[in-house]
Amino acid sequence: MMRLGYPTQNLTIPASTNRSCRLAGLADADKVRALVRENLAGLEAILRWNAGHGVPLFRMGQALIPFASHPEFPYDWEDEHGEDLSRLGELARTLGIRLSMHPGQYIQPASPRPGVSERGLGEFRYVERIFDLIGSEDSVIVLHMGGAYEDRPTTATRFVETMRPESGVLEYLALENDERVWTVQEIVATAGALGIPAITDAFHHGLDPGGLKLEDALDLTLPTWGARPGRSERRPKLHLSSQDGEKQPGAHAYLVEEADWLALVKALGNREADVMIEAKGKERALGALGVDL
DNA sequence: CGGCGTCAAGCTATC
DNA sequence: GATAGCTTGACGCCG
Repeated sequence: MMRLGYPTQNLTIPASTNRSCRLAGLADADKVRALVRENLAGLEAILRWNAGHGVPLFRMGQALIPFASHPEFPYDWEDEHGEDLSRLGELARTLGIRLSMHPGQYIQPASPRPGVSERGLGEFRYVERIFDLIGSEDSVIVLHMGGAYEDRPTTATRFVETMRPESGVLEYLALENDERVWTVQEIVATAGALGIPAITDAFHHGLDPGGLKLEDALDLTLPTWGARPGRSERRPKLHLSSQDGEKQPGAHAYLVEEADWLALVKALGNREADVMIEAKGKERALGALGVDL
């Protein structure tokens, strides 16, 4: 059985968890506080909307607390917003909604440049603190492995060595294949070395399958969500989206093509999965897939 | 006041 | 050897 969700904002309400500002805007701490409160209010509105419409997954915007890991962030955000985050986590659990976050393409923990790698770790610790405050064991930090630096084995090893000491982050972290650098097979190997799960992005996989059919890719990634010492089994996560025909390969369409949806349904069979629908149309794409909103 | 270019960060692909 | 594009909203500047 599949459960579906969508990222960052709801176009129907409307509400967003991803309102941001420019770096220069951090100087006005009151404005930043107000911005974060808007994002948290957006999260609450979306949690309630989701519960009312049978949508059990949501990905929060990475700018939930904009520039949280930047040295110029103007106040102690955990002190200021921690209680709200804990309350929203409790609400999400009460409503049965699973939350995730997805650090962007500038986060490069395997970079050979120490500053780049260290800034990436700072961003992970921000997300880890968010999820610790939210307090749900099934929260997920979704991450691409980043650049390959013209030496794939060395880079994969460096990725593992950089992340292995980050035990708090690894509690939530899952690796996802991308559309041109790291295939499903490669992220499963690296995730395995770290003892963390792997996510098949069906759309990316179609662009860089590395010789695997979608069903083979699911056979590799779904079992990585099994139980491990001290932790219960988690529902596997997947990503699904379609190509925007007007744009570059890899650009997400407004809705999901029926053929892409049916291909995933077929490859998944009767297995369980939580599927994040990455469409520009956000929750509207779920409606188009037949979810009764 | 509406529209458009720029803004923290890093990589890959393409010319 | 340079640069667009990945994602998205905010804001400054221009008319």
